[in-house]
Amino acid sequence: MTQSYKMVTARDVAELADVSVSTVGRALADDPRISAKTISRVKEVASRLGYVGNLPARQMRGAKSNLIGLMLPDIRNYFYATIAEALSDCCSANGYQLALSIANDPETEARHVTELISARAAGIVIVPTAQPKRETRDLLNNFPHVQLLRRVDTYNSAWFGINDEESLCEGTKHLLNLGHRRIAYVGGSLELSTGNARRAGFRRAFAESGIEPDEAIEIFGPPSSAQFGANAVTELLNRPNPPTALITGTIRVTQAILEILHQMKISVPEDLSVVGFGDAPEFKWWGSGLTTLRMPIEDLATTCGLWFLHHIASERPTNQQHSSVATATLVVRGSTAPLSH
Amino acid sequence: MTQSYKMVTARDVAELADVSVSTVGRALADDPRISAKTISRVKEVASRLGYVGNLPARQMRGAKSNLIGLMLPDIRNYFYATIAEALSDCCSANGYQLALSIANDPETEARHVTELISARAAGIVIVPTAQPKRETRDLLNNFPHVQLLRRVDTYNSAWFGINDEESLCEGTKHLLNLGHRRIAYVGGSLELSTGNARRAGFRRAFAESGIEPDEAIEIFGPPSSAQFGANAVTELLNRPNPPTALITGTIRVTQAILEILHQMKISVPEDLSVVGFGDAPEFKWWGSGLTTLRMPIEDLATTCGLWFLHHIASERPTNQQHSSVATATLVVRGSTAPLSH
DNA sequence: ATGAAAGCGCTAACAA
DNA sequence: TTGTTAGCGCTTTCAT
Repeated sequence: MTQSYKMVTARDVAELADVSVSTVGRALADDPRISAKTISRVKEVASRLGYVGNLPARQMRGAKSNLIGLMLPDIRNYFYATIAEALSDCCSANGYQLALSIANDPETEARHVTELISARAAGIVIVPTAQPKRETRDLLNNFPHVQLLRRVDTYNSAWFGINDEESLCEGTKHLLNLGHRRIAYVGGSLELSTGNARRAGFRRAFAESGIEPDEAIEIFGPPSSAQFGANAVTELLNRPNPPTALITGTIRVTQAILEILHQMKISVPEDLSVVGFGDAPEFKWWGSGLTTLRMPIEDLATTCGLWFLHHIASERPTNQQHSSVATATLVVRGSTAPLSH
Repeated sequence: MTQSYKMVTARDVAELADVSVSTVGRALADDPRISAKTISRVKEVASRLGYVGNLPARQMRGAKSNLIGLMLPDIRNYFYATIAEALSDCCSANGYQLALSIANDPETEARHVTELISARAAGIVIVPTAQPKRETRDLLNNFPHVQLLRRVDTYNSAWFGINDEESLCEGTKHLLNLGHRRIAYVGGSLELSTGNARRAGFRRAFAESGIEPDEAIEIFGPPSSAQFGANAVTELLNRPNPPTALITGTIRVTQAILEILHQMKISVPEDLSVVGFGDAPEFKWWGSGLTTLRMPIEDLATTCGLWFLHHIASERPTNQQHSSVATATLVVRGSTAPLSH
């Protein structure tokens, strides 16, 4: 059985209601010039036929799209899932629709950006990849968009993020204050604005505490790879002189680390103090609770969404210098303890 | 500064390249009738101007949309995040683009379905709400779509899900075999196909084991509410005669329960054996490990996506009786133990 | 090898 | 109060 899904057009409605196409359009828009009974007749026919207006056609007539592109590196990451939900709610409340693109590399990113622009989306909310293609930059710079979390400074757009440097600095100081010196930082690639800032925070903590970072260890890797985190920790703990404390720089690494430490049966905080980046709900009950840097990620996404949608709706340009920074909170739980000599 | 984002049209390219609009179209499509040098000149101008074809206009000429709607009740749920990612990959690999809609109630669902149809999406993958509106049903039944996980039988579409009844039955039998009799089942609403089937499985386990379910306890609630799960458990454990074992019927309830049991400092499995529905990564290291019903959710989503995209691309109707059922596996960890008298 | 013109479904300006 | 017409940006005849 080959049923084809033929869409009902305004013309179909017009013929059945015995009026012109424009009357159909006006009736469905409740145009006051159309008589009440014509309106009701047209509406009746339309609903009987299951007529749904053709948005592409409307867009050609200048109607604005209701599509907001959201480009994320990873949706299983709790961070990004939270963002997706917050933005979805935001869009939904304002009559927009979220188009989700998952892109982890610059090529996929470029393809998706092109597609969204081709679809004439209303705008794009993007967590950029580390080294976007020039093509992507040129396209985005001429299209309404806003950057979330990561920031690429060749984009002329607004940015909503967290105070990465300050956060890592605070987390590291917590460990320093507990007496730790051989502290390992396992974070995301330095090619990312976030990776860079977080590393800077790690270093600043030593500097501001007046402590030589000669025992500090820094390891970087792809931010969305669980494997990288696992490998890094294994390697660290197998060193002749393993670190006494560990702080992570991405959520994915945090999750990987929790799993591997559990597998390796490492005693936390006895053998190793751990500060985790981000705050997925399960961190509360990992071992005796994971000390974390909690980010107000939902607020951030909502703020970003509201700002962006408002600017789009009022046709304000989004290529401003606007930037908004949320601050992380250190949540101390059982995974960090004073260094025992 | 009010910069507007004016889109470049084929006409702009045509004028600058000093050819007609149709030549531009043909050149960009590598039409063999156009001379090599014209092609390269047009392409050069197009890329210099940042021309991106207008999809809405193309759609009016019969081009098929590349938009696949995905309707989920909740994206922070690991289950659904996994589905979103799997489908996104699937779409991406086949030139489609995912439009994510989060709808938890029939009204929002109806709105989003209408919007997707209005945008003339290529098709819709839906996890339906419990009681969809008649309007939604009429629209969907005349539009390419497929149901995932939950099944509404007034939709004439294919369905990809898991063997809910069998899964719960297996999990419950595990508890029965360990000697438990006062077993509580906390699951999703009976209005959902899944909630119904899972409850049936719970009951069947008693029947097939020849055990009277006179001590069995059943509690139902909204599947996406963490609060419901927490309340249910609190109430259960405060009873004069609390259950000795607990099995959950939704992921969200499982997560809520893990948190509340941890908070209440309940000894698992000494005071309570627990079987969790679903298998988020963190379940491995909850206490001494959570015994779970593991679902091959990623496979399921991928299978569904491939089937659906293939049918859409080949313009085959998707309103078939096709259904595909994946099976859950019981993963025994530390949270279940023999009943101690 | 290229251009002119029609038409996709819709809305809005102009007629009646 | 309603109909007629033009045109949005594109592809595709049909013409040259």
